[in-house]
Amino acid sequence: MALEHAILVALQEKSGSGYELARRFDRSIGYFWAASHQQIYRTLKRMVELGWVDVQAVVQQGRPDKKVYRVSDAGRAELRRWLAEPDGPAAVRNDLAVKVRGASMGDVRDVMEQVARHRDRHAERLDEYRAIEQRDFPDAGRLTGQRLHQYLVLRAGIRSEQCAVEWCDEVLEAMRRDEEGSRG
Amino acid sequence: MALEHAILVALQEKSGSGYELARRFDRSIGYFWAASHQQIYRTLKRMVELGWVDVQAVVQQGRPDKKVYRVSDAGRAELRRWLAEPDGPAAVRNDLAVKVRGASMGDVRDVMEQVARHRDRHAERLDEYRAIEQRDFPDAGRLTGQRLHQYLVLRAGIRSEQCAVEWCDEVLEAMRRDEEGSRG
DNA sequence: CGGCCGTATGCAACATGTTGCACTGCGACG
DNA sequence: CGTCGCAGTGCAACATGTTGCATACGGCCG
Repeated sequence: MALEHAILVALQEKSGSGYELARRFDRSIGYFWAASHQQIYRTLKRMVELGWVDVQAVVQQGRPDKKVYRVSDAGRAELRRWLAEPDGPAAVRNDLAVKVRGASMGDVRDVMEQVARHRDRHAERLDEYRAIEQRDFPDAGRLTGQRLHQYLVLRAGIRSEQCAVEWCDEVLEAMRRDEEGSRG
Repeated sequence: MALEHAILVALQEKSGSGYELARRFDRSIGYFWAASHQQIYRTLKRMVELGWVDVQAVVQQGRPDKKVYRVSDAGRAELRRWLAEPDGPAAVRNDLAVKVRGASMGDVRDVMEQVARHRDRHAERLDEYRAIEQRDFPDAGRLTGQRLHQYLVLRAGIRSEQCAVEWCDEVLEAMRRDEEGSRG
């Protein structure tokens, strides 16, 4: 539905090969859009057919050859069209919440362990994002244009990780209290 | 990957037909797991084949007949197994963030409009969730077991909607400032 | 009486995402 | 000298999710 568009945005920021794009999707772009290298190669192929990107084979020495992709005029037009198009609410799918809701149908401690694990993972991510914020955007507040937009997306990552950590803490605290209450 | 498990949790709370389940997925369960009636019917069929649920045809008068599904012993075992199984980090896919990141590649105002629309949608949801919280859980803090777990999942909904609203506000404010700065 | 809404189930085709594998060549580590 | 990791591309099979349609009955509204 929108991987094409995520790729258009990424390539418009900087042209590159499928491999390089895949690595960017594991990092900066990855904190708001996940995609495997398989998906990316397949989608790039389709985008060439659609005429949204141009390819250029690049011969390299000491490394395998590569294909560099660039957004075409048609691609830029499609990107503008998509940016203006309103989209419906995003579908929510939260595995951990399903587990919490079903906790008493199995071993509650197993679920608590996983909530704790998720909490730590989110806390780690939060630290990474905060480090990026301080390193790359020390001048936040005076940002404009594309740099500002990049910063705002990072802010989404920070907020959602923080939100996740806080919820996990709330869950753990409540479940521990409940556990003690039923024991004592 | 986990729709089966979401259905097991839902059916374990209360047995019912595919249709009824679909409506529950549009409401209470819907705020942490989205599923269409198609998916549900198809998955229930598979779950019968797997032996995780039992079906019973129920003849009705004045209405079409229905099939009532109940979790079997095998289903309960599978549910316990899944609850104990650790799962990897959930894949993030945030359309709106992609649009914000690409805002300057099209008309920035178009993107702002959509951020505003999303903001309002999230704010509405937040109000709904808060209403449910006050109506159904006025005694929060003294909850235990399954009721507590239901409440905690509602809390996830409240937190994430709040988080979304706040981020949208941050984006809108920053983009408005940027707009004025480039004009004046 | 004709059309729409709600209850109730389902197929078929398509779009999207996941998993496992295949192949190349270089440089680093042991 | 083997094998591990990185750079680089890709297919095939499968799992999952979306969209459009089909069918059936009863009640309500105009």
